[in-house]
Formats: sequence, structure tokens, C-alpha cells
Amino acid sequence: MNERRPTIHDVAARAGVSKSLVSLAMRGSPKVSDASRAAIEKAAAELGYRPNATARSLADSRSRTIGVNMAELDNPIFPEMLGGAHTVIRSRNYNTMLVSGERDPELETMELAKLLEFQVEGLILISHRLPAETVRSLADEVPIVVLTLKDLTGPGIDSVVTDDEAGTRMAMQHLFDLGHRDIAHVSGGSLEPAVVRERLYRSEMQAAGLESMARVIEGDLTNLGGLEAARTLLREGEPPTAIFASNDISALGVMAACQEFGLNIPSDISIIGYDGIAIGALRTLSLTTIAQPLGLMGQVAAQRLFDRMAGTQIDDRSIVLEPELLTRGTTAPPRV
Amino acid sequence: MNERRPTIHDVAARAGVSKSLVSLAMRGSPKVSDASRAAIEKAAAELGYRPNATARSLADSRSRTIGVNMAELDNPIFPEMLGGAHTVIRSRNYNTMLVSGERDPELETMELAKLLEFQVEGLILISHRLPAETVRSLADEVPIVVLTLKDLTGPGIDSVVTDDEAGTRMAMQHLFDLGHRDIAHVSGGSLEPAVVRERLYRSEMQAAGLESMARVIEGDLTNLGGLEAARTLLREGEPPTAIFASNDISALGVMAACQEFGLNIPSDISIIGYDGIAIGALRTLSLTTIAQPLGLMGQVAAQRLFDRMAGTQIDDRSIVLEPELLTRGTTAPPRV
DNA sequence: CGGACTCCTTGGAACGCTCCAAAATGCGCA
DNA sequence: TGCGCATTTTGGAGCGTTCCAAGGAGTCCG
Repeated sequence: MNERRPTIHDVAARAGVSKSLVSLAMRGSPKVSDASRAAIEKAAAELGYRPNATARSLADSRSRTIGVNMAELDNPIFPEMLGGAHTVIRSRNYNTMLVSGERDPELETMELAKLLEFQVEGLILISHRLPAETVRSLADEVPIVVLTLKDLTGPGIDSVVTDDEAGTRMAMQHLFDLGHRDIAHVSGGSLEPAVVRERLYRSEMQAAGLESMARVIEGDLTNLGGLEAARTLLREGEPPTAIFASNDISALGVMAACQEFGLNIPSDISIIGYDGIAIGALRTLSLTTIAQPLGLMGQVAAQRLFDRMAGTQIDDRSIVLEPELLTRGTTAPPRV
Repeated sequence: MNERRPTIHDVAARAGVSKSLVSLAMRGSPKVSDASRAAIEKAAAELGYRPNATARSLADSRSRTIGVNMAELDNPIFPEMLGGAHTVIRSRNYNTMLVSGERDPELETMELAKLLEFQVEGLILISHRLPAETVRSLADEVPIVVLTLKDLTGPGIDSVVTDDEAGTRMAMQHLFDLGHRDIAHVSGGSLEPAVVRERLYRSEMQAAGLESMARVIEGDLTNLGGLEAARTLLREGEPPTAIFASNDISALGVMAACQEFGLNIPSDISIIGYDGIAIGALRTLSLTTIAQPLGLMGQVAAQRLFDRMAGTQIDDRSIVLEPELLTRGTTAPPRV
């Protein structure tokens, strides 16, 4: 491997100028004469010089790095959001430092601490399991944007979510429009978006005068959870004509259970999910769903962060994006 | 937001000791007396002191950071590998800096340059589009582990792959064992693993005396590519009894095409993929496949990198892991 | 009671860069 | 030729750590 890497001094010596001038030249300052610039560039190229970003960060106390936390890698909505954020971060010439807390709050706290030690200038939490208090205290040191959860507020904290109430209404309306009345819901546990979706499911059923038909089976936003929930439901007796699942991967589990019970989708039973994960579009699955603009959410989150960092005085708030109904192959009118 | 962050000096002043002693204490040196340690810890806690990793990196010229490049986020095998690598990196108390070149060699080169400026101590390339020469010159500055491609060798470069020849043989053997003879292959373009799989498909057909039945339709490792390829194949006339697709996401496209043509999977036609992506296990899909140990590959890659960084004198080489046949629901004996 | 240890503690240099005030250079013009 | 001004260039201080050689404080023993 290499010996010591060339520094700005080496370049300066070789080009016959001072280190300060090299520094200026490397950053493209207009103050450098053409002759000097040429000499410096030549020397740098010959030496294979690479600026040391660590030293630079220290000197001007800007790390040009954004920290991103992703609690779980296995639900594809998170990598999709990451992709969006990443694009914006890169376009600003910043770097992304990624950590993952693996759903363990303690581990997560440690990982975030490391990010702060690296002087990240902003933090994006793509799903997290931290107590609100912890997040608030982090926000004291660096601006934070939280994705998918809006209940968490405080100085320096923004959130980017989609309008889950509207989305759920769209899902229910779609089923109502098709003629469904016996609609069950596979819920998603106690995380905020799942709670909202469940609440709206109930209120929509009620508003349609179908209160008595409302059935909620407990799921957990995983494929297996959806499978088990749907099995439980279908064992109970008369299947509903449609199932609204709290998210897409659990909807896929629901689909599997229906097939196990010999139900044809969508002719015997309709299924609608929530999220709009890319694989749902696979022809093999063709899952009707309420799509969140996942990539866009990531982008907006990053943009917001940069706004904050620029010091623009802005209110802490939730940015709410609109979901969209993607009508695909798993929903149809109920059998008459 | 915060004012100036407290530094080691502030802690020292408050605890009534020298900055050097604080430095020692922060790193848990046994040389510090209990009394001093207690005082320092108290002062640090009161001030909310956080060590500055940037300064530390500069001082001891170790960034404790690994750079990871991921050319594409959309094939789920890459996040799965990332997860594995991530676990190991974290367990060594290192950080992960993630970049993505979006399949654009030029962009990729720039992103990698940034990583090097940040003084990453090692580089993991989870898929990349760089010319061999570029990678070799990077390897001159920092150890590199390349995932999924083994043709790239050179000083300081390791690779982690699975045995694609063995895997393809397993796939073909599985189909032969079921009684298939008319087996087609949806290929995957010119990237190394796809090329190997195609070559082995041909040689296995030949070895089984089925040379004349071998049919290869060009795919590109995407869902859509698989769909189109299978459509082309099925339009041609008599469908094969089985299709071996070069990877899982294209296999899912193949499945969709078969369904379009009214073929029942697996009773009319068997399909086998390659990779072992998590969603293939979804009950709804139940894709038979040759699984690569994706998470493990990431782990091994990271481990290898740390071995290198530790300076252990080791040969440049490919680490070859074994694939595994996952018999699921898309393969069965051919209709007689 | 002095010296030799051991155990703690310390200040200063160094890491590679940016920032700044000040110095050097060049140029036009009287 | 000399002066003022704009343009380039420079050395030194500083960013927050770690490392190191050296200094102080005890302790033990002869």
C-alpha cells in the first residue's frame, strides 16, 4: 500500500508556492493567478494529491455530512426513502453516513451518538424506535427530520409524512365504490401510522353505516403477521368480500392466506394494501395499494434539512404529502 | 440550537485537570486515577461533552470509517448484503459511509473520490460499474473488497462471490431430477455472474445430451426484462417445461408472463430463479431458487476488509461461498 | 533521609487544512 | 521615477484531538 499521502504542503513545495495558495487553488478561488493555478494543478496531479476532508472539516468546522438512521432494512419502503434522500444529499455535495439501530433503542442511541461525534450537520431518521425525549435532546445539537412519524415535535424537529387519514379514506372509498360492504382490516400494531389507519378504517365503516360489520384482526406490518391474521380471520367462518391491510408486505401475507383457503383474488375476495412498495407492482403480485411517494418523501426530508442548516428561520412542522390510489389486480367488485 | 460545543479543554477546566488527562480518561486508559476519572466524568456529563471524531481522526490518522458503494438500490440483494456488512462494521466500532453511483461510472468515480477524501480505511463495492483499472488504482490507496464479481484482481483487492458454476449446476440438476428436459434460460446480460450462469446452463444441457433443446432468451436481470424475454419465448410456440432465470427478480417477471399465457405454475411450467431474495419466500410467490447467502456475503466482505486493515499479510483472492437450493412452489415434475 | 521506583499528570508539538491580516507584486498614470 | 491601487501571495494562528517526553508525587527500602 501507499506510504504517507501527499499533503497540501507537498503540493506547495513542488509547485513552488505557499500552502495557502494551494488551499485557495484547490477550492477554485478566483484570486489565484492562472500561472499559479496551472503549476499547482500540475503538481497535485503528479503527486496524486487528494484533499483531506477530515482536516478540512476540522478547520472550518463543517463536516459536509448528513447522518441517516434506518431502524430496519427489511421493509423495502425504507431503502426507497433512503434512495430519495441520498439523491438530494449528493446533489448538495454532501456525504451520507448511514447507521442502523436494528429496532433496538439502546443500540440506536449509541449509533446516533457516533454520528454526532462525527459532526454530522443534520440527521434524518427513517423509522426509529427512540423515546421522544431522546430525539428532542438530539435536536438540541443538530437539526432533525423524522420520516413517517409526525407525532414527534419540538424545536429543531421536522417530520415528513403522508396523509394517512386521506389515504385510508381513499382505500375505503375504492372498496365502497366497487360495491364492498363486508370489509375487514388487518391492523399493524401500535406504531403511529398503523394506529391512524385503523382508526380511520373504523370511522369510515361507521360513516358508511357499516359499523356492525367492522372487523379488525391484529397484524404487525410483517408478511408473516399478515398471513397469520388472515388465517385467523378466514378460519372464523364467512370470509369478508374485501380486506384492507395496514401495509403492503402484510397484504402479501394476506394474499397467501386467501390462496391457502382456496379463495381467488380478486374474484372471491379483494385485497388492498398501503405503501406502494416497488415489488407490489410486479405483475405476479399486482397489488392494489395506497402509494406513498416514498422516494419523494426522502427527497423532501433532505431538502428540509438543508433549509434548516442554511439557517432559514422556519417553523417546526410536519410536511404532509398526498398518497395516491394505485388500482391494480387485487381488487374487483364483490361476487354478487 | 446550540452554541459552541464543549471541547476537551472545557472539560479539563471544569474538572481541574489537564486536557491530556481528559483525553486519556475519555479513552478509558488505566493510567488515570479513580479520583480524576470521576471528576472528569462528572464534568463531561455536566457539559454534555461529546468527543469530536473529526479531530480524533486527524490526530491519530484513523477515520474508523468504511466506505460502501452500492450501484443500485432497486435489486433487493444489495440492501441485504449491505445489512450483513453493516453488522460487522458496527461490531468493530466503525462507521459506514454509504454512497451510490446509480450505475453511472462517472458519478461513481466521483463518489468514491469523496470517500477517499474522508479517509475511509477500507472500501466495499457492492456492485459497481467501474473499469478494472480504476478499481486497481483505488486499491493502491486503500484495501478493497468487491462483492459479486471475482474477475477483478490485483494487489489489495479481494472479492466475495458465491460459486455460480455450482449453483447453476444445482439448478439444472434439480430440474433434471424432476424429469425436465426441455429447459429454457432467460439470461442476464454481460455482467459476470450472468455470463457464468448462461455458460453453465449451456454446458449442463450439453452434458445431459440436450444440446439441441437449449434455448437462451436475452434478459437483463430486471423484472421487466424477464417479463419481455418470457413473452418472446412463449410467443414462439411450444413452451418449454421449465425456465431457469438468471436471477430472482427476472424470474418474477417470467412468472408473470407465464400467467399471461395461461400457464399454471408449476403444473404447466416450472420456474427457478437465482439469488434467494427475501421476497421470493413470500407465500404469494414461493419462488424456487438458488440462494446466495447474501447477508453472510456482506459479513465476510467486511471481515476480510478488517483483516486487511489489520495488516495481516494475506493473499489477494476470491472468497467463494456455497449457494443452496431452496425448493419452493414454482417447480414440479413436468406434465406427462 | 535520600534515591529509585511506580504511578499520575502535564504542556507542547503534530495531524492537514482554512482563515486572516499583512506583505509582495504589478500596473497605470502623473 | 514614484505613488496609489488592485491583484496575488504569504506566514501564522487555530480547529479539537492524540502522542510523547518529561515532570511531580508518593512509596518503599537501605
